[in-house]
Amino acid sequence: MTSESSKINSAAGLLGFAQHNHSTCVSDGLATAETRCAAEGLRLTPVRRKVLELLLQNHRALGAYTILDRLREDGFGSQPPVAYRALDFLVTNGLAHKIERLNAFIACVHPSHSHTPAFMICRLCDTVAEAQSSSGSWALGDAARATGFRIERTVVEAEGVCPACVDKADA
Amino acid sequence: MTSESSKINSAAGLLGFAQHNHSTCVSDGLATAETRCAAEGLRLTPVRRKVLELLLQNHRALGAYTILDRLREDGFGSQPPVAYRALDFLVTNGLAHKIERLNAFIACVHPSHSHTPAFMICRLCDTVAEAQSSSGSWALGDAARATGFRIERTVVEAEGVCPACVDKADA
DNA sequence: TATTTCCATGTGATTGTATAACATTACATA
DNA sequence: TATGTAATGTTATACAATCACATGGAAATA
Repeated sequence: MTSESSKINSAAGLLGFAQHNHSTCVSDGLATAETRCAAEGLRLTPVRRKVLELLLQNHRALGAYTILDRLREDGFGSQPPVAYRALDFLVTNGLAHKIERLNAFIACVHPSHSHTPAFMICRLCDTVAEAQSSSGSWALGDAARATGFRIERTVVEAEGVCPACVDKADA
Repeated sequence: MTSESSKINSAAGLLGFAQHNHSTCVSDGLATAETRCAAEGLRLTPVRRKVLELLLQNHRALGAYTILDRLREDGFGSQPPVAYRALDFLVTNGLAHKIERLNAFIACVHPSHSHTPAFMICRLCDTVAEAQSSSGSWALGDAARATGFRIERTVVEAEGVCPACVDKADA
């Protein structure tokens, strides 16, 4: 757990199910967030920063109460609203996403540009990968246009088995 | 509320946001369910039938505890598992769907053939419309194929404003 | 500088959603 | 009748989310 190579996917998660040096995920993510918040006059306060850091440490979704436990360990407030308010800030400003299927949250992998996120959730290892999805490209867009429904937000989540787990799944 | 015409969308819901005679929704839905269950050897017991009936009465999603309240009024068991087990049966057998965004449930509008459902949720009137969606047609399918992710189930839900509510929304 | 204002944080309490664990009943059938 | 199985019922609890209200600090204004 201390070797240099262990940093490769040390979180046991695959970013988009692809190999990557996980050690840079947290630092890069925090740096990007700080830049963006500074540029847009948003306040990345200690709690908010800490929650984002927790999310960045995993490529899986964390429940609010898991986050709450970690906050308590670090001396932050430990009542539900503390976590939910920080999460709300992060989600509102595109730094994190909520995975509706899991009632849990995950850090955004490309917070720089606005996008309509889509996710793949492995039911075996709980890894969540965010896919770049051209918005309005799926069938719902057509149905919405046909009926006059005005889409404001979409939830697209696929549940299944990631490439690293297919062997387990077929066993 | 007693005139014949009131039966048109009397539930204040729009099926696919289109006018329809709502009075047949419940009876038709129950009849279809009974046929299917008989054909496939499934048991549409009183509780399950009652829950399906409750769902069919609205073109909106009902939370488990709303359902529980109605079950109590009708003399059924009123503890959470009673509702959750009935809902699980209906969802498993394609007679109902869970709307993840709302943590609530809705009757399926075409339970005859298996399908990958997609939904449009009006945030103003809470109506939920089920769209027929050709599975695998959206961008996630490509991403999944590219990475080797095996999709087993998908959640596609759009939140926005239905055609009947656009006036309210722009006010 | 003093003060006001706004926003963020903190806490306690409460509501809503979902499941675990276990006992009981209903029914088919051997 | 005995037995196996599916469904139902009950209690308790875990997990998710929000309400209401008090406190504190940073920025804006006087």
